[in-house]
Amino acid sequence: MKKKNSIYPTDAELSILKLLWLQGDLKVKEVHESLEKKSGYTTILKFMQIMLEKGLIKRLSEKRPHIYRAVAKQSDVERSLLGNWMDKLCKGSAAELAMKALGTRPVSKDDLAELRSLLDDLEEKGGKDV
Amino acid sequence: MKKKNSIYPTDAELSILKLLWLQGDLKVKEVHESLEKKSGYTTILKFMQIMLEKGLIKRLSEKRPHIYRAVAKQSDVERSLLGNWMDKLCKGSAAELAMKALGTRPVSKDDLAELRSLLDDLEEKGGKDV
DNA sequence: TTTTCATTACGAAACAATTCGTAACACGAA
DNA sequence: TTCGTGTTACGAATTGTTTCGTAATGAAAA
Repeated sequence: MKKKNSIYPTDAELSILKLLWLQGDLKVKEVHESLEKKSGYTTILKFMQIMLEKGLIKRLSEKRPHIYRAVAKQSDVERSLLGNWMDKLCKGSAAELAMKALGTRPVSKDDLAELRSLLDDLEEKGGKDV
Repeated sequence: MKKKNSIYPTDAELSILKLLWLQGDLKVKEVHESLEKKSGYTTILKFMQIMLEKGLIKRLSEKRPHIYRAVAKQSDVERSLLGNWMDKLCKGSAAELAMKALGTRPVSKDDLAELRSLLDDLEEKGGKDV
């Protein structure tokens, strides 16, 4: 346990990771198509080569149409990014970030219910101080 | 009403804006000192010149030790940044971002209470559909 | 084998953000 | 007036991300 923390993919890398998390193992071509041509094919390819170097993804084999799988865990990446944003905007407070977020856009009744239930869970298990 | 939306200060710019929001009108020197020398004086100065060009801040007079005031509103900037992050991570859902945030770091009992109260407010005024 | 075609590798350009050295400026003190 | 000091302006180097043209590769078709 040493380098799992602090994974800050770039925007482009994150959009590719999200696809891999959601859809599983993909070829460059499939990633390119799913991204709706926002970038050219070789651009996506380049990103994935860089991500391979960084260890964010891996190849499932060396056979020609390479197939890639995410190595970076979604929860780790999200924790890193969120932590970074909390530090930038809210002195590191998760609760404050959550409140600011809820204040910026309308929230459905269903979402409200989900949030209440999450708060209940947190209250229960997190017998945290203060 | 036309250009208030979409204000994306860089990291350095945001850290300066936060100071101005919190402390009011400041000289470059004061900003530099508050930022604890993370960057050199002329670096901070350069940032503030750029921010002036972008209209993020303004000068209160032309006399020599210039004094600056934030023009960009905290709520607008936060909305922009948060919206951007929601899009990147959560398909634009504020509730999802909030839940992810709360899941990454411990939350105090006080914070939980504040959150519940915010949810009550949202429920009340926002008679939003589903 | 030779050609063809999809795929991959390489390299560099185009941007953007940060950084700071150095020159120019303004004003009060000598 | 000249000098010194604090401040500001300018320009350029550095670093990181995104972009893509073009060449190399490898496997299947001819």
